[in-house]
Amino acid sequence: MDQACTLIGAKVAEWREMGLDPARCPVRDLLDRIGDRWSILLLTMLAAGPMRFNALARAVPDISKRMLSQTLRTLETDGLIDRTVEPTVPPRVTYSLTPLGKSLMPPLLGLITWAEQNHASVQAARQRMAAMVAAADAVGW
Amino acid sequence: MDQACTLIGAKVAEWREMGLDPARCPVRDLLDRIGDRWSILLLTMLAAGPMRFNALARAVPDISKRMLSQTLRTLETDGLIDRTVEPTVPPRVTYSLTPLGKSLMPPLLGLITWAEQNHASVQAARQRMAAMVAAADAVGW
DNA sequence: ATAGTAGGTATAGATTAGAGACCTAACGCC
DNA sequence: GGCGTTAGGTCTCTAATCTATACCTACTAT
Repeated sequence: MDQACTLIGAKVAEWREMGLDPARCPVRDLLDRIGDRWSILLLTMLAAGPMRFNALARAVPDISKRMLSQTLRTLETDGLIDRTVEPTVPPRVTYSLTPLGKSLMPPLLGLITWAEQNHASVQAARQRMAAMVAAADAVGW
Repeated sequence: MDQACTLIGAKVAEWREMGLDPARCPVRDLLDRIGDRWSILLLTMLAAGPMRFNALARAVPDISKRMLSQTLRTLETDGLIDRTVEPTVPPRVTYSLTPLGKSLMPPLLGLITWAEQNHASVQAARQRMAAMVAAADAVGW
């Protein structure tokens, strides 16, 4: 854990030394794409196997069709998923992970595991903070 | 990699079996917080050690003060970073990772490493897609 | 006296997300 | 024939969110 901190620190220092424009670094680029409400969620849904449009919509009930379609298109553009259309009537459109998309799964699994293990701690921190704010308000700060 | 897919698939199936409200699952909760343009970036900056407000602003030149302040507050609320004010005049405010925040670094390192290794592939995919769209446009699709 | 540093907040404008209606084409029901 | 459903989306309008910019207090250095 401390080792990870050191390694990340070293990477950041290295980017800075290289004079790498922070707005253009690979990590920023990745995060700007998959760092939204839906991308990672859809990728995890596809991890188990290919799914069709409406199956994804049912699996993630609170995504609008608009965002689903848009997010899938971005993931396709970035080469993380495949979109295959069967020319039946009506057409069936199936989405699946590409090898590149699959290669994202191990790091993603790490993040998911962390989230499961530490969710309670985050909740507790939020409640502590809410309590402090309430107390401060009560005193009229 | 395929193993990670299977594990993620199993987790998703498990959540579904538990009748877990998808909007309330721990992973969603995490992603809604740190899945924005700045949170992960600021956490990586703090990995190497504590930093003050303006040092962070200089390290991430394209963040506005407003978003910097807001994002730091959210991270503090979630217990990922500490905010310590030294009561000098003017006050010095230092931000640092909490143990919880540090525990996020190993999975984050995995993601960063993936981004570095696969950035070229993503770029290539984008260019392929752009070329296809251009070709389709040319034919008048 | 003027400018700069530190750590922000306030406000207005631009961007983006979400809700819901709508579309084509086929199929089943009565 | 008319109605509803499925599939895979698009279109439009509104609501939320981000960005840029100006501003603030209180000190320090020139």
